[in-house]
Amino acid sequence: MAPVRELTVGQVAARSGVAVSALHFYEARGLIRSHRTSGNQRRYSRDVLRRVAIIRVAQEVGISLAGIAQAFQSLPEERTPTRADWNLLSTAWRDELDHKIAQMKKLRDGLTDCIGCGCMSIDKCPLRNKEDRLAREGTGARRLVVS
Amino acid sequence: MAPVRELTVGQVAARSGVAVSALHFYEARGLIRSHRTSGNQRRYSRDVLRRVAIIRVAQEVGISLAGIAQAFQSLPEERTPTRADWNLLSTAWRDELDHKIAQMKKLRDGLTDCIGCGCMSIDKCPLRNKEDRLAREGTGARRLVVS
DNA sequence: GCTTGACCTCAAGTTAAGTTGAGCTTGTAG
DNA sequence: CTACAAGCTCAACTTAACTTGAGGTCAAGC
Repeated sequence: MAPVRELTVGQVAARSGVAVSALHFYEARGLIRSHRTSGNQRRYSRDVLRRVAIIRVAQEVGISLAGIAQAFQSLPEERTPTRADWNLLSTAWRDELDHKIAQMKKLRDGLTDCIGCGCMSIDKCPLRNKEDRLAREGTGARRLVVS
Repeated sequence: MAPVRELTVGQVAARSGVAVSALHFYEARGLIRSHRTSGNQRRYSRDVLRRVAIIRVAQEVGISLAGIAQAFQSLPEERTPTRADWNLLSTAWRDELDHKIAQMKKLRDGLTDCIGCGCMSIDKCPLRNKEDRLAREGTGARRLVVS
């Protein structure tokens, strides 16, 4: 069979739509993997495109790179993931998404009733209290991402 | 009638559950307003509690402080907002929320079909292309918030 | 064989949303 | 009237997710 050509960073960047610097960054974060040519340049196997696509999609739904990295741990090292591997991942995220959607709906439905009314007294407001509060941890910015 | 007591930062912090430093920060960002005592201490009118509550709720659904500030522009300066004022705001956000929920659903439904299948070739993948791409602008971190 | 565009590394900058700390002032309870 | 908790300001630090820039190397075309 025709050998599947390996890709350079530039090519991956062009095809995936993310900047070269971002690809470097993802690699540093362990989200993608490359090997080097004799001249120390990165070469990617084709499945990096899928990985990158998934990274962007996941980010769009509010999953942090750390979360994505964690999910990716379930993928096999040094073996191109099979469809089954990816399916496992997507199923896990589907649940996360379902949860988020449900949460948003609750908030949306609560908004009109609650902001508009006189009940915003914090302690008693159903909107403030019916949702499980975020567990806050660490320092610095806490809610950069809806997660 | 009994004069409605003004609140100190500490009281607002305690009642709203946000840190004093955050209140300072919100004020610097123009999200809340206070006047000062002769001794230069902040005093808040009661409706700051509602404002803060709304700030937190809005953040939880992924609206940035900048976005909240913008929405708050529609509220009257130097007049305690009426229920109608707040309603206007909540209606605007309801739409935003509806949009987000719809987007999430699309993504969720696309995920299983798309990640699991072999179509992740970026250019052709329906998931990658059917959504309106984010308009990227400025420098620095671009997708800290799902917006 | 050399020029030019693509790469490489590493450090530093950026934005958002706050927090932390130092140094100093207020206000209230005893 | 004097502690001492609560305020105040301002600068610096934090995290996430990248980008920008400087200074140097690779490789493909003419």
